[in-house]
Amino acid sequence: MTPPPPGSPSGARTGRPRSAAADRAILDATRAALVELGWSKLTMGDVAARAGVAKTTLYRRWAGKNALVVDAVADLFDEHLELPDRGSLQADIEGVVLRFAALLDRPETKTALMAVVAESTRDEALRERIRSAIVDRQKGLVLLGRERAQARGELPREDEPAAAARTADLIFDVIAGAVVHRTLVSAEPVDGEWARGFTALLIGGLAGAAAGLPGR
Amino acid sequence: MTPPPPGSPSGARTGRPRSAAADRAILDATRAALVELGWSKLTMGDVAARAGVAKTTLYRRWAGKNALVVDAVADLFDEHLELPDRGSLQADIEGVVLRFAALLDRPETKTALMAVVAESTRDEALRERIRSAIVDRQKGLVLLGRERAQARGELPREDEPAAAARTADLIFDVIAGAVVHRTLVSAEPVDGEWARGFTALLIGGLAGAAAGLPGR
DNA sequence: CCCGTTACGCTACGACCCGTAGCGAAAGAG
DNA sequence: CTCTTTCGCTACGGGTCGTAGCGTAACGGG
Repeated sequence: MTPPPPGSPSGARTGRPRSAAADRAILDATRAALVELGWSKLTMGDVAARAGVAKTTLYRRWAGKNALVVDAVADLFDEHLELPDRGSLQADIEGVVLRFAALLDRPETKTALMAVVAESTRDEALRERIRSAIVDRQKGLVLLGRERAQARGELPREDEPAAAARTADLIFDVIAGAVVHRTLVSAEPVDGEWARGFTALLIGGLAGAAAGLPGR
Repeated sequence: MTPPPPGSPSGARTGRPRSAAADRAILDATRAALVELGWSKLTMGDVAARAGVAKTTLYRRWAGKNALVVDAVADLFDEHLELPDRGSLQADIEGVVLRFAALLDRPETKTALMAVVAESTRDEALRERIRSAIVDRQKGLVLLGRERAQARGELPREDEPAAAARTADLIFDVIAGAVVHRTLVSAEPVDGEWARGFTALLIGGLAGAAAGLPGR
């Protein structure tokens, strides 16, 4: 009945702490189950059994399949999404395209990403979770790439922040959308050749928009 | 036991024919259920009840929820996906972007499209069904738009068919992917302003790729 | 060192959905 | 009229969901 004393940032300091090992085991088990069964046939009971954990433990930490899977694939994005500086805008874009494509090529992400996005159309909390755990991290790569390109002089510095933000959002939707669509809908591989062609198209568009008609 | 006489193109000519009215009622009920419940909470029993049809009738015609929903949303693509000639490549692209976006903005398609795509990563037959019922029709618009632009002289005629096909696939993935990502992942509206900005980027890229470096 | 608090594993449960089988009746084709 | 197929209905076993209840285990503070 005694809530944590005022001043403690997040509640519940007393009692048995949650097992961090269980967290890892559960997320690992979730990824393994995604690979073997796919999204639709993955069940909470099965994940619990794989993780060597009681089903109730799952529900104490995640609201359901959606939230659990989001966290499980978000881990992969943490590990595999970096952007080494390759020295040119062209090379940086190709790099991020290929990295994102490699991530999407994994069976776990392939089956899970679109499924949770589909669910998020009816679940505001889930959408926010996806945004903070996955989407924002990808978008950060776009912002970083632009920053580098501007430092190199490959892209002009936009002074109006609202327009700059709109442009960055546009670029992000184009890059991520094209890779996702190519991989999941067209079901064709994103290889070096495709990445070169796509990057050429995108850079040409950026150059044209910058040089050509600024406002309309 | 007597199969249809040889020469009849598709089997089963005798006996009580399937009710076309039931087909329409079922697909209508499926769309209504998608709007109200969303993909995950939609059940076959519920659809059957809404359509005034026995559950067994559903299973006689569709293998399951996936196939049923694909057909239900494919109808919408049939009705609402046309491409009037607006006189310029710019206007044609904006038109197809806005039409596709309007389709994606419907709650039925929003919740269903990504879900079936996610399922299709584990179901080859379903992927083929989506391709023929939805994707190929969209891709046709891209091919039509390019044809018109070439007739107007806005785009060069490519003589190597393989390269032309690759380019068309790339354009298609970029357009459809960007619109889907903007709508479903970023959850931001595709309005006239966004369509203009996106189209400017794409046309700039096409011009740059055509004028600038052809191979690499 | 014990005590309060919380997490954990286990079992059991009602509710729901799945996909199919079996039946008699209905509706066209020949 | 007869044959064939579809239809509506009922019923079923099998599976998943999400929760409740219990006794036990692990940690932090007094």
